[in-house]
Parts: sequence; C-alpha cells; structure tokens
Amino acid sequence: MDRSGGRARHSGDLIAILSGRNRARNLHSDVLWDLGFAIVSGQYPEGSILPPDTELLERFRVSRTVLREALKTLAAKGLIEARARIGTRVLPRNRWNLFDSDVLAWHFELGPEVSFLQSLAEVRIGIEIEAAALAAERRSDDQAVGLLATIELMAKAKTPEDFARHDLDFHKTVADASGNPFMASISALVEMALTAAFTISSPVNEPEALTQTVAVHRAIADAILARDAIAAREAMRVAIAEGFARAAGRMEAANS
Amino acid sequence: MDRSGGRARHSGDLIAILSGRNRARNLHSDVLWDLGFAIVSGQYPEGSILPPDTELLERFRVSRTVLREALKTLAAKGLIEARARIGTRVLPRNRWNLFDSDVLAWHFELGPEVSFLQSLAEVRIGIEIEAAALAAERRSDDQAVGLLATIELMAKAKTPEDFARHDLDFHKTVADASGNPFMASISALVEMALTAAFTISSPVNEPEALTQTVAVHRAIADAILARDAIAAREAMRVAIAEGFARAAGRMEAANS
DNA sequence: GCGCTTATATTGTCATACTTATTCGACTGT
DNA sequence: ACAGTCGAATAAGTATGACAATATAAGCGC
Repeated sequence: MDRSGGRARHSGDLIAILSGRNRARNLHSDVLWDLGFAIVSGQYPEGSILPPDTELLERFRVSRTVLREALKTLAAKGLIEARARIGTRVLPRNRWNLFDSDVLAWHFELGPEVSFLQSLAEVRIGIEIEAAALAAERRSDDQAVGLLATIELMAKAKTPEDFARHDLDFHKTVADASGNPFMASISALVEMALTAAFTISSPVNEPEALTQTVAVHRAIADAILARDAIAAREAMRVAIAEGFARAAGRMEAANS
Repeated sequence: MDRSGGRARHSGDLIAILSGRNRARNLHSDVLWDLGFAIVSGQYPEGSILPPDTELLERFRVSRTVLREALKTLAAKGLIEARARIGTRVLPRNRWNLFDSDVLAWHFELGPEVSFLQSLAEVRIGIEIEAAALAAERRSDDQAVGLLATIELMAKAKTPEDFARHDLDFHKTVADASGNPFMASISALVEMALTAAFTISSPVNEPEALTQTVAVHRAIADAILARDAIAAREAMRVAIAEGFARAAGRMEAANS
C-alpha cells in the first residue's frame, strides 16, 4: 500500500504548493484520497458497490473509526451512499459535487484531459463573466487599487508559481468585489484550472504570451475601474478563453 | 432535545418533498443538521471555536462515533476545520461549499432573504446561460423532444409541487444537453432556488404568471431546437430574472 | 529575562461489542 | 403451485473506554 508518498500522481506537487492547504496531516485523509481517487478514476464505476467495511479495513490497516470517517467524507461530497445490507454504492456522476476542491483535485491527478479543461473553462466563463460585471458595478475603491497592484505583480513575476499565485489573487479579488458569496466560493475551481493550465505551459516562459496575458487582465481591471460592466464581461471572457486555448494548443502539440 | 420533528424550521417540508432525498434516517444526520444550521445561522460565527467534543457529546447525548462523523461531514463541506489542542474552528464563509445542497438548505431554513435569493439568481444566470448556449450547439434530438414534452407538463400542472418538479426537470435537461458535467452538478442550486421562489409565490396560483413563465421556457426550448445559441442565452436570462423578480416583488409586498 | 521542558487540554486513533435495518430464502397455510 | 409471513444472515450504525499525537501554555532552570 502506498502511504504518504503515493499522493503525487500527476501534477499533485504544484497543486499542493499553490493550494496552500497542505494535505496529509492525519491518517483518515490518506484513506480518503486513496478511495476518492479510485472512484474518480473509474476504478469503482458509477453504480458499483465498493468492498464491505471488513475488507477495506484489512486493506488499509486502519481502525474502523478512520475508515468510516473517510467514507462519511466521501458521502458528504456526494460520491457514495451507504445502505444497510446492500453496501456502499458509488453514486452517479451527476450527484458528485464537482465544485469541491478535493473532487476536482482527484480529477486532475489522473492527468488533465482536454475535454475536462474545456468543461472547466466553460463554467468559468459563465461564472466569472458575471462576477466581473457585478464587480464593475459594486467594487470599492480599495478593491480597484488592489486589482491594479496585483497586475503589477503579475507583470513582474519571475517564476510560474509566482505568476499563478498573482493570477489567482486577481480572480479572487474580482470575485470578492462582486459582492456575491457564491462567486467567491468557486475559487477552488479557478485555482485548479489555473494550476492545470500553468502546469502545461506557463506564460512566464514565453515573453509574448506573458505580455498578452497581462494586457488582457489589465483590460478587465480597467473596465471594472471605469464601472463598465459590458467591457468587463467581454475582457473576462477573452482572458479565460485565451488561457484555455494556450493550454489546449500546447497539449495538442505534445500529442502529435 | 428536538429529535426527528425539529427539522421543519421554515420551508423545510416543501424542500424535503421536492428534493426527494429524504433526510433523517440515522442519528448522525440529526446532529449534522443541528450543527450545520447553527453554523450557517451565525450562532457559531466564522472564526469561532465550537464547544469541545465532550460538551457536544453531553448536549446531543450521542456516542463519540456519531458526533465525530457529523463533524467530519461538516469539515468535508468546508464549514469547519479541527485541530488538536486548538479545537474545531468555523472556517470563513468563502471556504464554505455553497454549492452543496445541505449547506444551501441550511441557508434557506432561516428564511430566504432577498439578498440571498438575488445572489442565487446571479450565479444561476451566469451558469445556466452558458448551459443553454452549449445545449443549443450540442443537444441530441431526444433531448429536444424531452424539452418540449416537459413544457407541456408545466403548462398543465395543477399544483405548485407539480409545476416546480417539471420546471426543475426542464433545467436539468438543459444542463444535461450542454454536455458539461459541471452544469449538471449545480442542479442542487437550481432546485433550492426554484423551491424558495415557489414557496413564496407559485405561478400556478396566478394565471397570467403561469402563461408568462411557460412562454419564456418555450422560448428557451425553441432556441435550443433551432440551435440558436444567442437566443438561448437571452431567453434563459429572462426566465431566471423574471422568476427572481416575481419572488422578490412578492416579498417586498409582504413586508410593507 | 530567555530558552527549554513539562503539564494539560483537545482532537486523532484504536479495538471490540452490541444494535438496527434490509434482503433473501425457507416455511407455512391456502 | 402460489402468496404471504417469518426468520436468519449480512452489512452498516452506534456505543464505550482506552491510548496516542499534537499544540498551547505554564513552569523551571539557567
């Protein structure tokens, strides 16, 4: 059984670094991640029954308490449902809470597929466009200053990690400025998307791409500064679409 | 201690009926709902430490196992974080998974506020507009037929429950047709929004409103049928905005 | 007054026993 | 043969008590 070291399957390291909230403090999260990843990766397909308590206990060599807490956590994220005498069933995908950061992370651990990145970009466009528009209407002056400052940091970033961190900061500030709690709640999504994209190719390594990315973000900030909701929408759409296009293009190239 | 009957605080009954997945089968979900509601309602503010295990054990008169599973579930939804010697801290709101159906339900149990309904409408607009546009591009013929059939059922609905059910069905089908798993994953959100809106005022009780609502949904379906993404976007926006406006208007009237 | 150690409180983990719910199949009566 | 009832078997749910790990804070020696 791969304890402790078995977590960095794909781009897990960068994800862990960026997300800050470091994993693996306690035993039960080990079990949780193993099972969660196994389910998301299709090792236990939707609708299937996973092994009974006794067998899993044997496999992970942990106490019943730990195992059951891991299962309860999975249940809370909508991945499984336990029923007496039947066992623990893997729920259909549309019941999974895809906006959960753990569930998202498990998806990325099996290697980002283009189709998944595209789905991610599509929801981001939907949500963040509205966030940008609302931010244009509701931003405070402090938030406006913050946006400009973050852009400066992006432009001066030297490492992919720094760039990603400030990029994420920018989007978080926009979500915050929208005054809508739901918008702020999806930063996990943005985080994963950015991390995935930068794992594939960071603008920092391509001068023209960097200039371009910074320019697009400045356009968003300018629109929000000017309280121009329409322009903010459009600029945000461009920013997300371009980010996805660059990553997708790079993946295509790598596969040929 | 209010076991079993203590759940229907506000519009809980309708919510329970609509959501289908009935609550309250086991002990631990009782504790879960009590604590979850207490946190969301601000009884334990963000950043505060909730009582230690021993005290909660006393209060709920359950075993440690049950209590800890409830806490783990709350942690999985991003509401709390436990650390040894420190205690169990309520996380800041932006860490909460607002897209979780339980967390949403707890918000509604304390009475839907206009501002919360508005935030809900804003995200729905963001996401469902994109879903409608994508559905227009990707729908299968079967899905198109399904949309039309659902509209017929909406038009003929006699009770608020029936109407809400078919309305929800419609939005679910659109999300499905978008081919984006994230879109399908937010049906919990739509469910709550619709339930809340209909709890306040159902179109079934107002003939003109019913005609209007059905017409707007037919416009969405027509646009998707015609593979017209632009029109689908706009029609969806109107549908959500109108639904929110009706509920908000009714609440204003009730408060004056 | 400073740094190290130790006490203490709180969550984390373990092991085991018992309870409850649900299914399946055997049994019984018609 | 058939339908309904009852009971055994199985898996999750609950309970309990003990011990381990961890992080704060108090105390101690220097």
